[in-house]
Amino acid sequence: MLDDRKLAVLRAIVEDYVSTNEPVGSKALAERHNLKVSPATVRNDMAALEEEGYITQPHTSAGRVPTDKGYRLFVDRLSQVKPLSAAERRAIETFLVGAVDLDDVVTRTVRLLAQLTRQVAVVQYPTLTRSTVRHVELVPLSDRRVMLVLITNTGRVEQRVIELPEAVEDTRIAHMRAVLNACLDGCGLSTVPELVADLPERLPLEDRPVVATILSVLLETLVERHDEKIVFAGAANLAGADFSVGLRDVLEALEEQVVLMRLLGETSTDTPSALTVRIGSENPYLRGTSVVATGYGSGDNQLARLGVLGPTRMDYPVTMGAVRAVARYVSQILAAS
Amino acid sequence: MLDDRKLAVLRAIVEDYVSTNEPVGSKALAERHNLKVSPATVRNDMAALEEEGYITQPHTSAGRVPTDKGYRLFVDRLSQVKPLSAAERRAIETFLVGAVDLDDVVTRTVRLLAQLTRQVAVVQYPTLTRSTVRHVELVPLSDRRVMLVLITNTGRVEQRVIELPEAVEDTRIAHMRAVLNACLDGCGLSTVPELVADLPERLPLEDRPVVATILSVLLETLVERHDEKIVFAGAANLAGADFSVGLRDVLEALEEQVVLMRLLGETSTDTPSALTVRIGSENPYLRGTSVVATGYGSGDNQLARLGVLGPTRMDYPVTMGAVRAVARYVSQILAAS
DNA sequence: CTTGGCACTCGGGAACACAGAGTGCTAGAC
DNA sequence: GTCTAGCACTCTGTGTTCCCGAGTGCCAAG
Repeated sequence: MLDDRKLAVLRAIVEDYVSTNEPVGSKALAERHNLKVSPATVRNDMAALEEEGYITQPHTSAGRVPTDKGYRLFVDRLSQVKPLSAAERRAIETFLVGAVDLDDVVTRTVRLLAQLTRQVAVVQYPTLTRSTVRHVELVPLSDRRVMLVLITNTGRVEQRVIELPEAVEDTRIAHMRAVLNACLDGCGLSTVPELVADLPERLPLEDRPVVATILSVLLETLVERHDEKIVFAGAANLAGADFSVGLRDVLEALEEQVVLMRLLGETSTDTPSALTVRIGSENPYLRGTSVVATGYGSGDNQLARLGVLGPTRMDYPVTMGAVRAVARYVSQILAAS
Repeated sequence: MLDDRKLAVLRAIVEDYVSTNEPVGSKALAERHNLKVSPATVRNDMAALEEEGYITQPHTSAGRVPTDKGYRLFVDRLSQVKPLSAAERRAIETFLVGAVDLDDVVTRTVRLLAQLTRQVAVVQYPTLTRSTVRHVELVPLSDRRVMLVLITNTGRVEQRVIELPEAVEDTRIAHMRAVLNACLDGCGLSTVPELVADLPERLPLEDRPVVATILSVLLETLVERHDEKIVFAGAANLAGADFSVGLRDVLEALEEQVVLMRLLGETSTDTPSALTVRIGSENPYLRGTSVVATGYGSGDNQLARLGVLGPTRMDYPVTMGAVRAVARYVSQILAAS
């Protein structure tokens, strides 16, 4: 049904349309790519491609434009992920090296990705659920208040101020801290609830109300941050592009954590580092935009996802290359720290 | 030069133009506001106002539009800050109550302000410089790494991983922690450098290299965060509005911390809670936009600034009311926690 | 000083024509 | 059978013209 030449025509249409943003006609196409056939032949192929739903024309007697289905075929079979140039690789390294903490890593990453792709970049903070406890700290603020600080192996720090039911001396706090750390150090966050379940019973009676208060806040912290924070950058890149959906809708979606989360999608469990590409209407949450995303994190332990969001008419090979490269680099950085 | 009626005309022009977004003519103006004079009289006044530079006409034979100077006069002398409705006040309270930590307070505040004003809201994190040290924590991660956690009275937490020059036992770390806290607890952040200056000399010789490493990181932390983090929300509200400057420029400015910082401006030292209004070209960093900002923080201790950014054509009384109200509420919240 | 009248100006929309790009179709060439 | 060339057709986008109306500035009268 679709012979090699027709596929070549489709590829040429996608490439031309992406670079020019104008419907591409048979004549220009036959000229620019040396297809060695006449425009008339190209027209016949185009008619076939349109019949199959890979391209469409905005109006009668205008050039052709790829459909979502056309982009899909292009991404799946007609293109290769384009690796970054040496200069770009160097830029990534110099940009990411020197990040002082997790916040900084994420901020730098999202900006880097936005700049590299000239799209909107989205980065999810490493999730707590797969992290482990590195340390639990109780800091006395006054005799009835302590600050709980939870430090994970990803460098993430969560803190909460806790109002205690009674005045507690610093030495007792120190003891509780030791007990907590003995119990939790190095354990996965998801196992924390069961690990602390019987903790009050193993303590002197007098400590139980205080510990119970602390534990309830600790558990709450884990639950609240279960779906993780997401940041974006490069909104300015939306200014030029045009979406079938309104610019306003896109901006609103970007500020909605929940929508962003869904846009990034799930990491496939078998091949976590695979690139996910959702094109236009394939994306149920924000149609008219495409998302290129992937998981990142050290080694097999995929922590979170990052990606970019842009118009359906985007340079997929380049974008995919950038997303993949950035994901790898930031994974390295995280593993090292 | 400008009698009362001319001022009334200017006020009417600003109000009409803000609500309709169309140049306002003499006839409609004489009708809608009961000025009790004829359109011809209004025209004479308009001519005078234009002569003085308060209004201008986009083209010959179009209505008049306020200039930056006109808005300035309106804000300074012709309008009163509009207090929020009871419903809005309740909305603020329910929205801000329940914030779990400083991050949460800031995030909620910026969203609230964006929603309330239908503009872009900008909130600066409370600055460290005027804060005081509540606690310094050293958490051993391994025998050659510790995490430094700095907690301030504003609830802010800074953390850094420190590579030690030699292996150090936990008990020694604990001792250093005690020394640090004894030295710094409750002190202003700006005084930290001098307070720790002679600290190594007061310690046993063997501890000095380690302490020096820790202190250098501590000082670095203070310096790096000297100019503070800024967040924004409500970019979607830009979609409708039109600026004389391009939408792209505004979005770029929003992602540049430095530019944002300048936009928010300095808190005047004598009246820190005063509203700052910068209109159009008065704003050197992003012309064509207006900024309404104010300081916030508990009591006399102004911590940081917040405000909104929007088109010059904005409803100043309402916006100013919202900014002032939110600043007060968030100050309360911060003081209470 | 205010008002009504009046001529003038200019922007924006409607109607219209036209050039150009692109198409589909058909008949002929390889 | 597949490709090619030619041709008539169909659009969109642009430029032109025209006209309406809102709004103005000015002037003379109240």
